Amino acid sequence: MSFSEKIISWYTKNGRKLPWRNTNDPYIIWLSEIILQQTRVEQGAPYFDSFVTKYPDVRKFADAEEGDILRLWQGLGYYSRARNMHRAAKLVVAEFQGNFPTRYADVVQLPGVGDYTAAAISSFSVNEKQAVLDGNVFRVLARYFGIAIPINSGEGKKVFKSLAQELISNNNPGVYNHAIMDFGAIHCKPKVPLCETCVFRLECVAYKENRVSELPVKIKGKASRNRFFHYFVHEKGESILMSKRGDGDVWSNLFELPLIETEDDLDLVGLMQLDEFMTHFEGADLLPINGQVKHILSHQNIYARFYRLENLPEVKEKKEEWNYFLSENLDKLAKHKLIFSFLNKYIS
DNA sequence: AAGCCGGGGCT
DNA sequence: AGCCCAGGCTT
Repeated sequence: MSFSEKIISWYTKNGRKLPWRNTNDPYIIWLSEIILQQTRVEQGAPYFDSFVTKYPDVRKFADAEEGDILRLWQGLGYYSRARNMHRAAKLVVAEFQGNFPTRYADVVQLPGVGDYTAAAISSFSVNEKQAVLDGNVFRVLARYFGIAIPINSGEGKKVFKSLAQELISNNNPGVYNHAIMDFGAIHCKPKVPLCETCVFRLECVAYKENRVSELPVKIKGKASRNRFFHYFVHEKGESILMSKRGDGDVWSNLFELPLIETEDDLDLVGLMQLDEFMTHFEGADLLPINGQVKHILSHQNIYARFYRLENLPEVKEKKEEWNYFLSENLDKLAKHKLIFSFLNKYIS
């Protein structure tokens, strides 16, 4: 049996039943694939359901308000995915008359669709022979063939891509792609792979040479940096002061509370002595809401403190990005304005 | 080629 | 504490 036949055979018995596998509709497949980028199946599945229900076809998606799409996306992370989806949907309506494209060459041109997603959409919808290359495939191939080239290097991407394209099944490219990803996700797992019950035990180079834990090889990225955020709750009558984040940073263009960021951690006294604090909040009493909260992103550690501003009739020198929003509390505000889930988690 | 962009679960 | 997840875009 060939590699592809064997992996498909494994998949037939052990594969997962997932909602987005019951369709050939490229729009539905696109929806699922974007949601699942760098996102676990269990985390993305509820979002997939909401999006399919609210936007059953690409025209509905294209006609939606970007704010509504982002609100439904809240908590998933990598928010540019949602914005790119909106742009892509509009492009499909404008250039493909609302018929979602299926050819690799067409879908790969849509914003937010790269090599992996284009291969997935074209193979799953019309069985175009395009091998997917995701974290699972890298891992399975690196171990099976004992390849130690870093998977996140330029050479690694080329080597693994051509290898994947050689291995893909001629008859069932779509099923094969599902199969190898499921095999990586369920069986050939990153940390504790199930080698003892693996159908490739006798062929897998990494297993035979006892290098399973060393593969795949990955070049390490930069260490996370630490940031210190000081958030302020300022209420004026029935309104609360909110701030819209700018570009070029995390959570770009999403709403949050007014914020002072500092290089180092500061206590209440130190904070009140800052020029930036004095400029806007001079004379206010500062009430800590909770202790320091640590919020970990993949590339930075955010240490946040939350304060309530009391006895401050109005902020001074209000910044451009600051605006008052009518709200009895932040929880209600989240329903009609965008607040990333980070805030919802710690303030209520 | 390297950095940046989230949130969550596992070891 | 570090790694990984159905990656893609920008510089």
